[in-house]
Amino acid sequence: MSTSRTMRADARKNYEALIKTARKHLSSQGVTTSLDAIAREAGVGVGTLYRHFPDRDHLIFAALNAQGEELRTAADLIRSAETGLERLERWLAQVQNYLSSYQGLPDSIAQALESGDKTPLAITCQEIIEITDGILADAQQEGTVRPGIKGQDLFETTLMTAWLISQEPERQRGLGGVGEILRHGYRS
Amino acid sequence: MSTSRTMRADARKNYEALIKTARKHLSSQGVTTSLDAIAREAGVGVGTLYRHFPDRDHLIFAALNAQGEELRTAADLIRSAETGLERLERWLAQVQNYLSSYQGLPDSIAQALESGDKTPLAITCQEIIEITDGILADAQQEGTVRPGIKGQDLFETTLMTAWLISQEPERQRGLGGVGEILRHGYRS
DNA sequence: TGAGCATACGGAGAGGGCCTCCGGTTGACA
DNA sequence: TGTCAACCGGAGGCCCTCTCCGTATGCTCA
Repeated sequence: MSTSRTMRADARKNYEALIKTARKHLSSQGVTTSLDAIAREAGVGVGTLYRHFPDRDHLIFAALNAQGEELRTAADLIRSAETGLERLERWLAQVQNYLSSYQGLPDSIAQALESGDKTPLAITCQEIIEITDGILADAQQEGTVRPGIKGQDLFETTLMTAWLISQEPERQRGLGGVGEILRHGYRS
Repeated sequence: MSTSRTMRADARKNYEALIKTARKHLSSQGVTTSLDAIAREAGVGVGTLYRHFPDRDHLIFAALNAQGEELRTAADLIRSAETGLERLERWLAQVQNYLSSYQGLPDSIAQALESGDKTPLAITCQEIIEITDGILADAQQEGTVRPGIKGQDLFETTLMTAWLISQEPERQRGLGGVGEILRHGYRS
C-alpha cells in the first residue's frame, strides 16, 4: 500500500493522518490499542481505516516502517565496528530495539510468522534473518561465534528478549542476566 | 479461594464445573478465551463466574493448579537424576512445560509479575524462582554451571522460551537452536 | 471549464466480549 | 420448618471489531 502517488489527494491525507495517530497510540498503548479510537482521533471514519489497513497487522507494519526508523538505514552504525562479533552484536541490538518498538509487538510478529508467511510483518522478519545470516557468517569466519549457530536462532533469541523487555518496560536494569547468558551462548 | 469445605454445596458444585470447563477452553483457545463462554458452557451465570474468580488471572491460576499437575509433585522425576546439572535441566524442562500449559500464559505471567506481586500467578513465580535457586546452587557447587548465574535469570530464559513455544505450537523441531544457545550459555 | 465516473468517505449496525449490579433463590442450621 | 446469610442468574451498560452501502469528492478529458 504505502502513500503512492496514484492515490487520490484526500486518500493520501487520511492515510497519513491515520499513520501519525496510530504511531502515537501504538507507542503509548501497545499493539492492542483500539483501532476505533485511532480513527476517531485521526478525524476519519472507521471504514476509512479498515479500507487502508485490512487488519491490525497491516497498520502496525505501516506505522513501524513510516519515517526513517527502519533497520536498513541503521546499518550505518554497524559498519564502524572493527570485529565481526562487534558488528553482529550491534546489529542484534538494533533488531532488538526495533522489535520492542511497541508493547506486544513480538506477539504480533510471532503470530504473523506462524500463520502463513505472506503478511508484511512475516516478510520483514525473513529479511532480518537473511541480513543476520550475512553478518553472522563473518563473525563465524573470524572465529568469535560458534559454528552451528544460525541466523534464525539469533533472531528467535532476539525476539524472545524483545518480548521480555516489552513486558517489563520498567526494569531498566537491562536484563543483565538474560543478555549475558545469551551472549555466552553463541560466542566461541 | 479453592474448594473449601466452608462453601455451600451449590457453590462448590459451580466452582468445580467452572474449573473443569475453564481448563478445557484454556487448553484449546489460550488465555484470551471468552469468560462468558466458559460460564455459559458450565451452565452457570456470568455473575457466578466473576464472584468465584474476580479476574481472568485468578481463573487461570485456579485452572492451572487444579488436579495434580503442579510442579511440586513433579519434583520426584528430578530426584532420580545423578548430577546436579541433570537435576537442574530436568527441573527447567518441567517449569517450561508448566509455563506453556496454555497459549499466552507467559504473557499473563509477565504482566502479573510487573504489576504488583500479590497476584497468585506472581506468588507462584516467586516460589519457582526460589526452588530454582536451590537446585542451581548444587549444580554450581559441582562446577557444571557457571557462577554468577541466578535463579531469576534461568526463570526468565525459561519464561521466554515458553513464550516462543506457546506462540509457535506447530514447530515440533523443539527449538533446537535456541535451547542449545541457552544451555551453552549457563553451563561451565 | 464542467460533466461524469471511479475512487474514497463515513458511520450505522450486527456481533461479541467484559464486568457490575441487584432482585430472586436456596442451602444450612437451630 | 422457618429464617437468613450465602449464593445465583442474567439483563444491561460499555467498549471493541469489522462490514456494508448510500453519499461525496477528486480527477480526467472533452
